[in-house]
Amino acid sequence: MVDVARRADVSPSTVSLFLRRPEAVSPRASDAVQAAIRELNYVPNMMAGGLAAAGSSVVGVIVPSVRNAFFAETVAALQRELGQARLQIMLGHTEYDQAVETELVRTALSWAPAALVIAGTEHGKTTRQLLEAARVPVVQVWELGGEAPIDMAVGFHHYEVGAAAARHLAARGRRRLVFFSGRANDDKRAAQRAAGFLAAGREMGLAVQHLSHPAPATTELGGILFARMLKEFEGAEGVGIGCSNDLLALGAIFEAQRRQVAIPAQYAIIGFGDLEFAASCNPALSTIKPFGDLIGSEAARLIIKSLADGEAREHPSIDTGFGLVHRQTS
Amino acid sequence: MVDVARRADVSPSTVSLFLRRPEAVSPRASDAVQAAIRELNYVPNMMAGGLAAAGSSVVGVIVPSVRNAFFAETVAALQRELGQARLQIMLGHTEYDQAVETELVRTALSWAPAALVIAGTEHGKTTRQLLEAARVPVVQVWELGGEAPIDMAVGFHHYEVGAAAARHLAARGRRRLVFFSGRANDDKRAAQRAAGFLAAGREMGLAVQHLSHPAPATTELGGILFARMLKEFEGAEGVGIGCSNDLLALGAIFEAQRRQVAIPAQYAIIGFGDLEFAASCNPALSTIKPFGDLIGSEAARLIIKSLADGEAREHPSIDTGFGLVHRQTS
DNA sequence: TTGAAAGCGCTAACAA
DNA sequence: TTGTTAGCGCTTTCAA
Repeated sequence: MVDVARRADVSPSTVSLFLRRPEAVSPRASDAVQAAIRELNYVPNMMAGGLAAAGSSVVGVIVPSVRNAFFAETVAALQRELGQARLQIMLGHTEYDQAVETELVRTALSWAPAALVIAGTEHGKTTRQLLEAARVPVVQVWELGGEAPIDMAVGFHHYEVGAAAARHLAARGRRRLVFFSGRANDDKRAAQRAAGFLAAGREMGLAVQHLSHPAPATTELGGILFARMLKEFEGAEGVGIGCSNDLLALGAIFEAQRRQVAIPAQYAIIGFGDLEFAASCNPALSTIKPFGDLIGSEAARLIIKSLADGEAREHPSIDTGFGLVHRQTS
Repeated sequence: MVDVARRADVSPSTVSLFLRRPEAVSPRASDAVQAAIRELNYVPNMMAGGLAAAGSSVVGVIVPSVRNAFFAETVAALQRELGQARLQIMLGHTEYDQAVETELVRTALSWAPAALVIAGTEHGKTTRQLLEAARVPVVQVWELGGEAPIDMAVGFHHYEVGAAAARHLAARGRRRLVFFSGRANDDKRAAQRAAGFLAAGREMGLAVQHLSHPAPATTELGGILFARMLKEFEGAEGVGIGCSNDLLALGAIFEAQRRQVAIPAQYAIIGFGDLEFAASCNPALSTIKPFGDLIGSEAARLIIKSLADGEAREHPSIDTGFGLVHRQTS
């Protein structure tokens, strides 16, 4: 910056001012600085800037996994929207491990982030303490309900998603319900969906059952669970299957094809996610659509607003809801 | 850090030393510092650290999109391996836009990163200049060949992937070949695969054709391209279809089912990616498997080694190759 | 509208 | 093994 200042024949503080509020600098100085920056190919040092300004332009984003299409979509939206405000994303994956999560929060905090985005509302005790003590906007995403939000939240009720799936299947005439889920041990949001599904089914006086597995919820697992169900339900009629996500549903569809089981005649299926293939499936997959992109953009909006409002800011929780997409499998 | 030092009754530099090389500090001081850190819930300030040390512990990672399962896998592996060396990932998506890419490189550079990982070998002129001028390890991933690597590279030859697909289909008795691809305008690696496929097909004296579309390569597009092909190829026999990725292939399979076209009897299909569903499909999808996870872990290994070796480091290019997975669709 | 000066929280010689 | 000291490259008063 000193080099730029010298070349532009102004003081370093004028260069600094130009970088942050160009409109406060005279056109003459502005042109000179701009030219010098270009000629020297100057790249500001964010470390120095962040240190001096006591706060950086990074937003820490902590999700279970980017390999999960849900979070990938939110991360993409966050980057797109935060980028407009010149905020940069620092990403961490917990791989559904609470100890890793705590470590990631600590790391993120050590970058004096402008804000923090973290998936879920249930965290380890230390994580919660760290987040509560952090003097920056914290947005918990992808889940509402459960523990009270630390600061702000953007998401929806997974329990309600499960209940809506069960009610849909009942409305389609299914009297016997099963729920498929993977990652039985660590995906708390999936557990919420299962709980909602089972409770709603029972409330309607239907026979309900839960088939789960510790492995991640993949297409392969969907096939395995479907096969397991066929064995247990031999000859059953009017069965409705709720899947914790669309991959499981896809696997179930394929397994049904292989075994010449009619979908939806014999078994109706509803998934969760509305992943891209859901509409192109054969038969097209009925599913519940979360708005992952909206979650990301709303979170970004809250962050940008909080940063602008400062101390006086509010602490909203936004319910982005979900949509039931009725297609052919139900 | 001064507070911690005071509480532990040592000097700030002892605290600093403890943080970076705990083994160099006496057990007495070590215990005192550790206790003070815990009691004060001290979180080091990376900005200050990075500024003083003239370099940070961030690795900038720039990919076209995390919504793309290929890159998500590599990003996950990078984070896993770099995390071991206490390096943190700073992520950016270009969305296949060269101007965005340049901006992201500039931003990454302004964080004085320990290293940079960027997808592809073909970049805009400015991007290339910035990367060449950067005095940090740069790893170009997911592509080999084309322009000479800037520093290090880990990937494979997409042209060869296409050629292998064409040869496989020919070996399965197909005399007429078609290649499906999406993002016709901006995905250069997809273009390479198409070129390899077409060239190999021609070399073998087969009829070859390219069906492409500017939209992203999705399941939906796969169905659309398959339908388009059926029209053009009415009554054709012994056709082999290469797909630029498994999503297109999945869409083609579904469309074939809907139209009662036999796969592989009438049309053989081979995809690219070996995405999770490929093995569970019906019929199971033949595909070419890149090693996205390996690319990530090798890139991480190169970075860690470069950082350790300093000036004397080497500049390897690693070919992670690909595997042909023969299943039922061919 | 511009510039001088102090200092953000740490690291890295170097000396003790 | 520990402490002293001089910055790292910026931002931010404050005064001119």
